[in-house]
Amino acid sequence: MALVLCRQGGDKEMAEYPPFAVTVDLVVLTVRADQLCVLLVRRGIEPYRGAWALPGGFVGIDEDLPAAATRELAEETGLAEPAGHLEQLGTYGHPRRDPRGRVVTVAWLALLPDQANPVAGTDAASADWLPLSQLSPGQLAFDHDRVLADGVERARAKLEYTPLAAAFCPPEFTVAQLRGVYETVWGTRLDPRNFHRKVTGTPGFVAPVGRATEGDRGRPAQLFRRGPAPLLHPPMLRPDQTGQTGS
Amino acid sequence: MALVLCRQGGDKEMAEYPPFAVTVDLVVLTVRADQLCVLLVRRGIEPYRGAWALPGGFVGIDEDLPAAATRELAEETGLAEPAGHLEQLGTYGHPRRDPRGRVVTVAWLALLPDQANPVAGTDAASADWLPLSQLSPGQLAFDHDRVLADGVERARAKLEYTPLAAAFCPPEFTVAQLRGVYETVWGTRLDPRNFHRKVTGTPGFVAPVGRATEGDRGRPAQLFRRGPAPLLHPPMLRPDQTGQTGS
DNA sequence: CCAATAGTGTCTCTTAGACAATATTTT
DNA sequence: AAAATATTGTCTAAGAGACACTATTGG
Repeated sequence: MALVLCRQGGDKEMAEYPPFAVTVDLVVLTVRADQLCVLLVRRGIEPYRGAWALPGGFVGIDEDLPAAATRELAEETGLAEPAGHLEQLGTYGHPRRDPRGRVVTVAWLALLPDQANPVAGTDAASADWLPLSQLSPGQLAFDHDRVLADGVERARAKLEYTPLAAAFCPPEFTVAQLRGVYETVWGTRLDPRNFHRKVTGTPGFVAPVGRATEGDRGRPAQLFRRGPAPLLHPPMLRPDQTGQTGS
Repeated sequence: MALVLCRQGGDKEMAEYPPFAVTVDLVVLTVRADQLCVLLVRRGIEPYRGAWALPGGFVGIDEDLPAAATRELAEETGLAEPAGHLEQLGTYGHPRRDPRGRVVTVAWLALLPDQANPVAGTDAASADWLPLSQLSPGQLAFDHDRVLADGVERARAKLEYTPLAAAFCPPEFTVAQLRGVYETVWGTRLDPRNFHRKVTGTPGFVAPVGRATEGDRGRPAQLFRRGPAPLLHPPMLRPDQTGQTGS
């Protein structure tokens, strides 16, 4: 496939375009055992041999970006996206982010329910869910510390103004489970009573299934599915957020 | 520069990586004459010869992504970023988005004050500010319609929860100017009294300069600079947003 | 004085947050 | 009944929106 000579206006760019490698990397988050966890793989080759890294791989020359992300997600977790949520996070392309050459990576953020499928990848490298609390800066390969931090921050922010917390839950869930997601991801406590009112009172946040749980302690809880609203109005407020509340 | 053979775990990727071209494209927005305008260049070559396109160009093989975006912005507008705001918007890489080959573009969103510098680029192609209201879908080259739409939506959303509207204003501005930005970008009317109270009452949104305008009609207005807050708490609310307000 | 714009005060309504009270289950 | 969890109700305070009113300029 012959490629590009000149793109935009002038002729400065008549020379052949510089060749890049393009990869996708995934920040796959889940909530298990009251911990926010990320899916990491242990690298089997240099560079960063033996270090943890985000799962990812090359984009095929005829492959769309979302398709590459979905494929990698399926390869690493054994499941297709539909259960959770997948969105583009950002692109990282520092000239020396990969010592082997010029690699630009498009990072994606995936939020998944804890489906007990820790690994199942086709890749030889071992993979596992790591609690974020156990990771220290500088521990990940390449610039993956930064990518992960950006992904976590994005996830935290999105819980505020989207119904995406439900992406961490199974298809049917209780208000308490949803609250647990918020509490874990935000690292805060939320009042169960006010949370319940807020969730059930925000149009399109959740939709009642009509059934209830059974066999737990206490009164059975109603089951809900994710609602149709793409955005929450008004948003869920993170306690204490940036502090200021107006003078 | 020899490049990558195998990246992550397996050996499926031992073959040489697929070669991509990487570009940056810019969605440069400004507010002039009560219109939200975007900087576009007219293409002088095929494909899409004669069509409007977002300014952009190739990333140098040793060039960082933000540096490439900043460079293109300077080339197209003749000014460095400091005045306004520049952030990564997203990456677009459909295999056939460019008929000449596999080109992945990292799009950036720039918000600039109306600095009367319509063009000044070194490129031969003509460039100009086009009001968004004059653009119809399908009018831009490549997938730039989509990129532009994403950029505009991002800008609209960011005015809600960041002090970024000030990026559209000169270094010192009045509350009325800031309100005009909101009204233009959102296409709504805002109550001047409540807006004033909201802006001056939100910590870190704007910082008073201490001087006032002179020589206009009516009472002189206090001048402000952009405040230090990265986020607005509470956010500016867009009237009528998604409709729902809670039952 | 009038027109015009800037800025403040007041009132009402909605919503967040604290927390009492009630409902429904298991043990 | 006691413990545990779910769900509803009540109260208070902060903020949004409507809008009267005051302040400061140019004609």
